[in-house]
Amino acid sequence: MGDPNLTYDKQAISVDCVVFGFDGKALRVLLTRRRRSLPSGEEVVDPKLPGSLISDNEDLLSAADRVVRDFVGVRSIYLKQMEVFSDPQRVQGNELSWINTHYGVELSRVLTVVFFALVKLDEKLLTHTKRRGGEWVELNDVRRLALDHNKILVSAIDHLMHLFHQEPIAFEFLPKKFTMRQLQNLYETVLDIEIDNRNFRKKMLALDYIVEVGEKENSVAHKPAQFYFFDKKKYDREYKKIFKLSSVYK
Amino acid sequence: MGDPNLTYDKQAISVDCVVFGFDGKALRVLLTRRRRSLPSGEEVVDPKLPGSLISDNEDLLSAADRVVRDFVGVRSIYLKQMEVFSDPQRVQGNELSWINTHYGVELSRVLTVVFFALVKLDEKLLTHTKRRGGEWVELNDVRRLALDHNKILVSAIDHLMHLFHQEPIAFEFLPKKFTMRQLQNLYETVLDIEIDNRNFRKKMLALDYIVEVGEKENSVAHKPAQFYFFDKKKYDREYKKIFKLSSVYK
DNA sequence: TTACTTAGCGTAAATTTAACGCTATTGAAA
DNA sequence: TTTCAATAGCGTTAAATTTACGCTAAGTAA
Repeated sequence: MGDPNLTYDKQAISVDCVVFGFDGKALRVLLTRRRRSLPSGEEVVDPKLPGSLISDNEDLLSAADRVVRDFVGVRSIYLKQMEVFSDPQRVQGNELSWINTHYGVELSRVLTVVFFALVKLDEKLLTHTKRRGGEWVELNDVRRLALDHNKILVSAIDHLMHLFHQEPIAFEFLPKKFTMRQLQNLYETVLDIEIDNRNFRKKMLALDYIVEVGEKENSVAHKPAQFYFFDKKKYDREYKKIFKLSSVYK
Repeated sequence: MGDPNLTYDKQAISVDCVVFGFDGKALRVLLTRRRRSLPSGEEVVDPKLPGSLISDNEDLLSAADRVVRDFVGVRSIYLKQMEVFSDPQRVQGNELSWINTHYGVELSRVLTVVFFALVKLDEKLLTHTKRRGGEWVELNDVRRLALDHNKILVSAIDHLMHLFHQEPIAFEFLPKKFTMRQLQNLYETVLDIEIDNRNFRKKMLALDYIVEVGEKENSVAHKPAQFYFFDKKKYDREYKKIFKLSSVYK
């Protein structure tokens, strides 16, 4: 072999993280900003997904964790690899100059491994994000992002919708104690559908890994609801292994 | 920023391909062999998954396609990214020396993007594979592989089983015309379960994208079966978009 | 001719889903 | 104080789907 097209000295790998959160009404994604000067001398600020080149001795998950933790303060519970974007032309021209300036290297190409993270938004986390220059933007309000980050975001949203049908990830978004209403609102928002309240409740309560806490809401302008929590251990024991054989395959 | 741990001059990216086929009885995976000399002078031949470092101007899918096509002769219909293996120590010592010798480069680290492919095994393909030094090994017969390829294979098998529940990928394994028995055998093999013949048939025939060809088997030692084919266009039109909202989420 | 194997049609009970009625409890508005 | 708006929460029923089987048909091989 010994392919003449291989030089390997200018490729680098980055991680970019799509971090989703739910504010009770809408899905939000974590964005940061990139400041750069155009050749014209003009300064532009492009919103982008948080990311970083990886260090020589770092695996991808650690790198992604480093990036996310920088903005949210805590280790995110749900953080997984999604997809690699590898178009040789995905970063070039001004984009590439920015990276070379910013990191002090001379690259001709950057592949990025996209990570997918879910976090529970709370006051502490929001404060931390703000301090670090991050922003939680409603999905509907996301405009043009740097590089190919719009494409990445679209892919991540699709991924999120699919995952919602396959794993109990909804609970990653909600506080430890949540009401059926909160859970339902989340499903309706993420999947963009309306759900019958009575059937939803019946279905969810039939799952023995959703457990009643024994506390109620208070000071709400309607009948106060029970709080529930997600018993992950129970779920892992009973469901993960079997991995739900659908009818035919029985 | 300007992280001092970033040098970027010794990382390379490879693709490794897990290519599955079905021979009517068992699942097989495509393996190749790597010849190398140990420091002792001894020659060893390790079976491994087919793979390659990527060229400077090549995206990952093209690289994977190049690798697979080299062994099977045809462009594989089903070829998708699976997962990146990025442990900084995953390739080191002798393993790394082999790569550096083989490709004529000086690397300290190799990340690999695993691709997942499904092919229809036929005589022509089998001949091609043999000529190129590849082997179709039954999953049960796979022993120690080079590098972290056993780990990669396990992950791919898991991926395959999950995909079987989510997409109609069974048809990627079978000839264009297949019988219900062939389809059922495939399901039973991949998912490692027994299926009631009558219910399986009922379920499959209810899917309007499985269409009767109008031909029958012959020279079989039992009642000859109808051939069917998978109407991918029909499937795409009717099912892919909706992406099957399961009950609760209606 | 018989045995063996798989194809292929059918029935019925059990389970799950989908559609919807109704009452209860809270804070806020009138 | 009464009414209203909003959500909680219990229930019924028909339809659809799944599961477990019984049984006959059509081939080859012994």
